[in-house]
Amino acid sequence: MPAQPGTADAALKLEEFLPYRLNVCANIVSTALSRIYAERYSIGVPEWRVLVTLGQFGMMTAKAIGIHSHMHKTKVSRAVAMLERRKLVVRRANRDDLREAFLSLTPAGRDIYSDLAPSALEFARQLMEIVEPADRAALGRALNKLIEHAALIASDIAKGGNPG
Amino acid sequence: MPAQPGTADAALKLEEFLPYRLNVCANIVSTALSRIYAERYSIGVPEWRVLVTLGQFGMMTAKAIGIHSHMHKTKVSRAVAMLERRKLVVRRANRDDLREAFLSLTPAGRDIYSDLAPSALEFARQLMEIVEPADRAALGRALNKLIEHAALIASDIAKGGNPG
DNA sequence: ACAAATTAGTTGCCATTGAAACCATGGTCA
DNA sequence: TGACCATGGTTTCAATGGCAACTAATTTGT
Repeated sequence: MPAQPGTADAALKLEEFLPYRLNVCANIVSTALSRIYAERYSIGVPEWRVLVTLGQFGMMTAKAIGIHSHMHKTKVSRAVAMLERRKLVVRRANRDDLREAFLSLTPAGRDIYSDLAPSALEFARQLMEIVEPADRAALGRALNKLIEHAALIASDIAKGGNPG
Repeated sequence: MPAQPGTADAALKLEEFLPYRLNVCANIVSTALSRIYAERYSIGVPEWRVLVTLGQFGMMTAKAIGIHSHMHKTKVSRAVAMLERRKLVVRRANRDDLREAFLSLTPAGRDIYSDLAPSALEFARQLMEIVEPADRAALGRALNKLIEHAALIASDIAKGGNPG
């Protein structure tokens, strides 16, 4: 009966579907956060992540930044290039391996960082206040687990499973 | 002391920063899910959402799909266009308002939907199993709250707050 | 010591996407 | 009725982002 929607199975409802809700949530939050820095410093998410990562660790390679911030190397490369043009980041050669270079914030970059970090923390604080106090720790644990294990979910599902 | 990273404030750590973790989590989950349908049907996320939405409601306008699935109208337009080319969706004129049109799945579209929906539900089930049973309800509540209220977080933060 | 494989990072290319302009229709108000 | 505004949807344009190819430097294996 193709005319009767949602009868096929245990009813797939988009608005209750976890992957979808995670996406929507992440987008809304990300958009709200970016309002804090986007126009103010004319940077986007990748640049913000590079700034924060360098602010946190002081000096590291592009590769390390990419790993720490879950960004593709081309994204890191371009973000760093733009921060370098703006004199917010400097590149220092590594004499022991000339393929890579050590990146760090300039004083100007650090100024922006110390202006931006408190705002970000304040944003995160207000964000957490939205969640019921009793649910906060659970949210953190759930995200940890999902980040760690979601990639491993059997793609066997694809192969036309559930015959029963 | 600009040489000492992470001293500025209560230490902003990217890997603990909620907006960042939501993004990472959503991406990982989304990528894993798309492995189930991407190559199999040669569709992307927007097309998947349109299919699922039409499967759920049977018949609706592009605008309604956009609202229900949190998608920009251009995204919906293009996704529908491609599903139409593939004869998975049909467009029927609304005689009472020729600006809009009613969209619904063709039999072929419904075939794909009834193949795809159980896989999606199974995926969501396995995903939830990753989360500790005691944390599952909390995760759901937290996402609801965040989706509903995160957009409203004061952008006053941007205006150079915390002077103290 | 040298060829082959590996790695850090950049660049060219193409697909995706959102904003803004646009088109066609419908509603409003005089 | 006709001028204006609003709305559903498509298209154009510019920005973004990922893949693959590339360069330069390092490591490995013989």
